[in-house]
Amino acid sequence: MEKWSNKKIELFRQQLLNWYDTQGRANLPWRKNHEPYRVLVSEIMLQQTQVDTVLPYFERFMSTLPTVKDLADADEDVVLKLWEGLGYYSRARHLQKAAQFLTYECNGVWPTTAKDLQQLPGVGPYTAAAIASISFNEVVPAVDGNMFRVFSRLLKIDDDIARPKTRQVFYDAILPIVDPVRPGDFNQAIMDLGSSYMTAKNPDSEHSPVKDFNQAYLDDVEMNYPVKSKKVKAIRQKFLAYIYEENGAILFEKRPDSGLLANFWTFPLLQQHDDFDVSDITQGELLNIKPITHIFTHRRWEIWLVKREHLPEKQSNQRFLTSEEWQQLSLPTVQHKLLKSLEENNVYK
DNA sequence: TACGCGTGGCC
DNA sequence: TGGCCAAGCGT
Repeated sequence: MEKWSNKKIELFRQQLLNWYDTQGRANLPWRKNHEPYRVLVSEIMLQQTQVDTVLPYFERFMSTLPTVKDLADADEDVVLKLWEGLGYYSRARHLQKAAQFLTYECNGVWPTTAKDLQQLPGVGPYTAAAIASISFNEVVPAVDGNMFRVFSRLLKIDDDIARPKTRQVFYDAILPIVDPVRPGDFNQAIMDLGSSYMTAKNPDSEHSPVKDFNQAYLDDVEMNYPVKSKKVKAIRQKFLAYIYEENGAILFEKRPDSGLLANFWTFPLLQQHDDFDVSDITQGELLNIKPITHIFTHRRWEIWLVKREHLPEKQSNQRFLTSEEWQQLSLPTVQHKLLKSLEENNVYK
């Protein structure tokens, strides 16, 4: 691992912030001002999610719920509808709980340090440091994927970023480098750097504004960084989705209140054995020969739609919903895929 | 600590 | 195509 002199640290801050001031993405909507509510909402949305995906969601969310109190007092259904399609839905539920905590436990007075901000539901070490530095000028590094990538290369840090312990190694190495006057801009500049020149794939370090500080690049070993151990691959699972119709309505089932897609409505999904084949279907009418596939981080679902006639007994977590009714709900993307496939089969109009 | 948790884009 | 990546957090 490289260790920088005070002189080198000064030069780096200068070079980085000068680039950020002239070439950074100043037009991002959450950078218009530093109100902590805007920063909170944007940071939660941006967790594991790309900027281009977030943009329309952020604008819609802020115009519908412009203040912390609006969010605190909103129906959860409204919040989830604003989040529909964005994924990781517990973020939305936690965000609203955070707004309620700020409004009713803190009387609207924000905690101003990263340490205290971590009390908010859904706000971990990264998000707390981002808000503290951007909105309250606390001198802390916001260690996220970009930070890991950028500084692992600049300083040739060999620790495995897949290990939770490594966060502290990076925090300690970066803390003395954070600009003491503009910590928020420093953190955001690193993010811009990580999503432009110092990307995960095909980095363009030759033209990077801090290429002279990039030791991995200078030593021609950039692609060895960051060091990251492998993830397990997605498990394959097969399902039948049963379609029951009654007076123009379709049977939906509410998923359990924990686990994958908690509390969301889908068609009744029956998991099959791994060696299941469509020819195994003996009851009902198969609607799609090729399964609908949907990939989560750890799961790969293959789903066949089967139209059934007689519902044995409606369970308490099942309801017949008309199109007017289910269109009001926030539905996960996999369910939208099933509805689209069903529509294409002209079974439901 | 390791895993569960969504979705879309890229090659 | 499948595998990996993208401004992480909670348990």
